[in-house]
Amino acid sequence: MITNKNCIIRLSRYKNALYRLQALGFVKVFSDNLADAVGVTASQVRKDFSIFGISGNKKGGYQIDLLLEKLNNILGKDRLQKVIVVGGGHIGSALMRYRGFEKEGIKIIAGFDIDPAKINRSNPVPILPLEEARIFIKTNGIRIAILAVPDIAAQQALDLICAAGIKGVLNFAPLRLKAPESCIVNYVNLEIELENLIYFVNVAEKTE
Amino acid sequence: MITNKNCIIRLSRYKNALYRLQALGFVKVFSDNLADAVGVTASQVRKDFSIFGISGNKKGGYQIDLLLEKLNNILGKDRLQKVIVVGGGHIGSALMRYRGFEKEGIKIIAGFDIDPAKINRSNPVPILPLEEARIFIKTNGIRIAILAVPDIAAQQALDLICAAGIKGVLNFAPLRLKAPESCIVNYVNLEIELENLIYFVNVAEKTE
DNA sequence: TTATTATTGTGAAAAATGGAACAATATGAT
DNA sequence: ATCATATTGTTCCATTTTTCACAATAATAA
Repeated sequence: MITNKNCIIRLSRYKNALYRLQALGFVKVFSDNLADAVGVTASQVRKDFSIFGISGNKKGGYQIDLLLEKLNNILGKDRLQKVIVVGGGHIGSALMRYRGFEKEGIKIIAGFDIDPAKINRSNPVPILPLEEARIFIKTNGIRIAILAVPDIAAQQALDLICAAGIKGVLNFAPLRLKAPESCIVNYVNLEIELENLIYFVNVAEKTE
Repeated sequence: MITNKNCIIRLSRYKNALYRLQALGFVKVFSDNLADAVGVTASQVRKDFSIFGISGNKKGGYQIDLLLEKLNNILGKDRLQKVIVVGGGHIGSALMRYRGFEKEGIKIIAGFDIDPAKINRSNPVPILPLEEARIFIKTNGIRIAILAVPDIAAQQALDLICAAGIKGVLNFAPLRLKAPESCIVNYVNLEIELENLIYFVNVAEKTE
């Protein structure tokens, strides 16, 4: 069983690079082409594939369409993923407007907020009262949620959606949340990403 | 010299957790408190500190204010970081409106776009023509940029800002870019984050 | 003062990750 | 048909990262 998050991220990147190659008219690809496109070594590419039993042809490389099929299957992209957003603030509403997910087979089907002023049932992505989240999650069988509420509200909101059946959360609140075993929480934090970048830029500046 | 990105990310998280503890009135903290708050082991906390020569008191833990001072120093948070955003689309403009960076000492001071319709010099964060980026970066000594332009334009935009003196880029375009030695590029990709989450949720579902 | 206890700091062990190297082999050339 | 070549798949090795374990020691209690 694969627990290496980086490995799965690389699979996503291979997939994205393959679509670009395919759009350029390529039909097959070698491990070192993919390695270049994604910024890893060719060994790494082949090993990643080998872990998932993906094989190519000696001297012939990999056929892009078959490879994409396998990667999409591994990444669960063979069916539409319905996602909800909890929190209708800056980040939440930007995510609801963002069209980039759709081409990846990820569809945000509703947003939720406690503030009655934010409710809007006629939006392309309707924004509903948080009280309705539980029943919405259950009736629509939603497994994935994006959590974009203020720090102070994050734990409570998480408890609510986990209890309703959410299995995975992408959390934008900048603190660690306690989730039940049944629910995986991943963290996105742009401030930390920037801090990280600033640190390495500073280090590079000092050592040059 | 520290090259471990995860380690630096943990420092940011320790810092954030320490501010919360401080706000609750705590004055000192033990490695296992921090470990709980951040979701790592106590050994890890102490080892991270040890790497940077941060020391506490046997049986007394760490004094929060001193610890914060050291972490902030390491993370370059002792001075305001001025950042520009390249690209005035959905993501770019959401970032320019986002107020969360300011409390972290990160200030977005301008945006840039090629589309004349997006130019707006009287905005709180002015949006300027991309042609002006070069001179703006040089005259203001900007080192950090956020790149939020369409895939197709990303490499060219990166070349431009690197030539103007940018040393670090947080790139939202979902492809690997070629940057000169002098410039570090980090990647943010929400589609990949969601794919990753979906993968692990699917795995958990299958193995339960 | 001495003993006890809690906590740090770190060296050594273990685990995870990534990379190099090369045997196996399919393809194409002669 | 045979040889040369290019590329995969995998094993083994190196490096990085994390965890364990415990000596050192400061604070507190007796």
